[in-house]
Formats: sequence, structure tokens, C-alpha cells
Amino acid sequence: MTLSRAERRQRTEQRILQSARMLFAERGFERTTIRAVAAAAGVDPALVMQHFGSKDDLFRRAVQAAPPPERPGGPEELVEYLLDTLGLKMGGLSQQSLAMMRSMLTHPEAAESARAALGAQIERLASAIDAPDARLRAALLTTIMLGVAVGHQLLDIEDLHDVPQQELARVLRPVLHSLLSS
Amino acid sequence: MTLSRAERRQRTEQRILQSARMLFAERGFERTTIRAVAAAAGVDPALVMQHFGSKDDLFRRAVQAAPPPERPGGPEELVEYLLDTLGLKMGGLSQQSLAMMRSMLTHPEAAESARAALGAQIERLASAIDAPDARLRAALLTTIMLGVAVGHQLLDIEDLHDVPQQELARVLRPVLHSLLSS
DNA sequence: GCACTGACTCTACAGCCGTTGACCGACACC
DNA sequence: GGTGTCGGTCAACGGCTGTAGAGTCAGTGC
Repeated sequence: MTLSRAERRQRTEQRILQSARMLFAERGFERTTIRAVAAAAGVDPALVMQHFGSKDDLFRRAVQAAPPPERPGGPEELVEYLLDTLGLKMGGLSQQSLAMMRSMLTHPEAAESARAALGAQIERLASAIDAPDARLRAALLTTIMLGVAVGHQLLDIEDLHDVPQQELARVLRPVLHSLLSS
Repeated sequence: MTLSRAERRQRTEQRILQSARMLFAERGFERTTIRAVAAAAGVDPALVMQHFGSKDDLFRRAVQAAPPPERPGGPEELVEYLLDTLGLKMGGLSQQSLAMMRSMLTHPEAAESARAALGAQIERLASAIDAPDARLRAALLTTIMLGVAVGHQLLDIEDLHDVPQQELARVLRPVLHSLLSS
């Protein structure tokens, strides 16, 4: 089966994006070179430029994710939704999220994106918390999940490595509940 | 008052270290250049090399911190000790800690150091938790504090920015307790 | 006072990076 | 079946970076 020109173009673009996501997630923005992305995709570095314009644009395209799910209603569902945040229900976090998280402390634009994404989640959570300090609680919930994700997925903390996801959820659940109930 | 040669040397070394810590904490390892550190210290770039050998060695010297305090005994003191971890009692985290945290996701050696430091804290906590899954709880406690520190100090999450430290501690305290009590 | 040590600077190098423009060859269109 | 279009490659440039070596000059010891 032979592919059309447009199809081939789109395929290689996706291949480049996949390689970029993988490397950005593994090494962060500064340490992944366009040459490395191109090599991983089996392509010339100049082609990456031709497709995405610049390294920053490539990063932007690589980390843009699907819009987040709508916020759930009750506190029970809220906690389960937060546990999903860690990818505990599905098979881990997306490459996009990992790439974003890996670079958020060093790449200014990634930091801005992360702030925006976390801010949106805080707002989503706050509107479902019934307490005078709802925003503070939502912010702490969000950063707590961020910390567990960073430790687990990016730093590979030993004691979190082989823990089955159910057990993680089991221990974490009362913690999250304690932040929701005033 | 005129300074001796040895004194002058040590002063400029400290000045370089201070500038390095500041820039590493602000921009991370990859984005701070030796030239920038030298300029901030009012010194020639070659002098930085002469003092510290290499950029990696400079980083190593810049982030090495005082040994952590011994682990406290009871669960009450444990929680207060963890809140100190965020610099909630003193005026924020040290520049060393910030520099280390800023680079831990992108610099391999910083990641290794962070793993070691967090691992040590996990062990310290685990030995004071009386539960079959003490290590897991200790790891979650540690990564939770890490997340709050990252969100607060490095990402500057809006909703955590103007919160007085006491209020942070007040909301966080029951969360930590809920992880300590089985 | 004079040689000398050592803190500090100047200049330069080599390598890697993002990015560019010219080029090529196969597919699509008429 | 020629021709133009376009996905893809090649070679190169300019800038920045870490780093090295020679040189400078003030403080030190005799």
C-alpha cells in the first residue's frame, strides 16, 4: 500500500512529535537537541525546522494536550478525579504531561504554561470545595499531586517505584479527603 | 583596612558562590552560564574556572548544604519538622535548596543528589512511623512537601503567593497527620 | 629593594547548538 | 510524458558555551 504525499507528510510529522515528546520528557527542553529529535525520528534536522519553525514551537506543539475533563461534582468523585491526575487509573501520565513537567522549572514558557494549567485546575477544584479558604485548599491539593507525580514519575523515588497503583491510591485517599473536609 | 591575600581569595570565592547559587536557583543549571556568574560576582570568567575547576564542580559546591537536623521523636514534632522543611518557620528555603530543586529535573547529577537527599529524609521519617507501610507513607510525606515547595517557591503559584506561613501550616497540618496515623 | 608567589585578566580555541539556503528526487497534475 | 510542486537532504554559518594558556600586577617574604 502506497501513501499519498499528504499522508506521508503527516506521518513523519507525527513521528517527529513522538520523538520530541519522548526526549523532552526524558531530558527536558535544554538538554534535548533538534539533532537528537531528528535522529530519533530518522530524519534530517532541517526537516524538523521546516515542519515546526523553531525549537520553541516544536516544544509548544509537543506538550499541548487534550483539554482537561470537566470538574466532577461531589467530594468523593473529586478525590477519585485527583487520583486520576496521577495517572493511577490509566497507565500513567501522558508523554505531554511528563515533557511539560520535566521542563517547567527551567524553561520560562513551560513554567508559564504549567502555572496556567495548575491555576485552571485549582479554580476547577476550588469551585467544588465548600470552605472559606477553598482556593488555598485547592492549591495545596494541586501542588500535592504535583509533588507525588514529580517524585514518582520524574525523580523515580525508590520507595514509590514498585508500589502498585491501588496501594498508592489507598494511602493517598484519606490525605486528599482531609484537605476537602474543613 | 587592607586585606591579606588569603582573605581576598576567600572573599571572592564566597562572592562567586553566592552569585552562582542565586543564578542556579533562578534559572537552573543549563541556563546559567559561567560568564553570567562571573559578571554577577564582578570577576573574570576564567577566575571561576580557576577556583572551581568546572561548571559541574561549581554547581556541586554551590548546592552542598548543611547536614539535615536529626529526626524528631513523636508524631507531633514530626509534623512540625516537616513544616520546617518548607521553610515555614525560618524565612523560606535556603538558596542551596532552591538551586538544587530548580535543577533536579534536568541535570542528571542534581537528580541523583535530590534522590539521595529525599531518600535520606524518607528513611528518617519511616523509622519514626509505626505502620507496616511506613516507607510508603514517609515517601508520600516527602514528595508532598516537595510538591508544595515547588509550587510555592519555584513556580510561584498565585494562590500560594500571599498566604501567610501560619495559614499554610494550619491547613497542611491535618494533612500530614492523616498520613502519619494509620 | 628585589625576586617571587599567586590572585586575577586577556585572548583565543574548539565544539555544539539552532537555524538557513541551495539542492535533489519522487510524486501529482495536465 | 513533460513539468512543476513538495517532502526531504546536504552543507554551512554565526553565535554562544565551557575551557585553557599566556600574561599582568600587586602583595609577600627575605
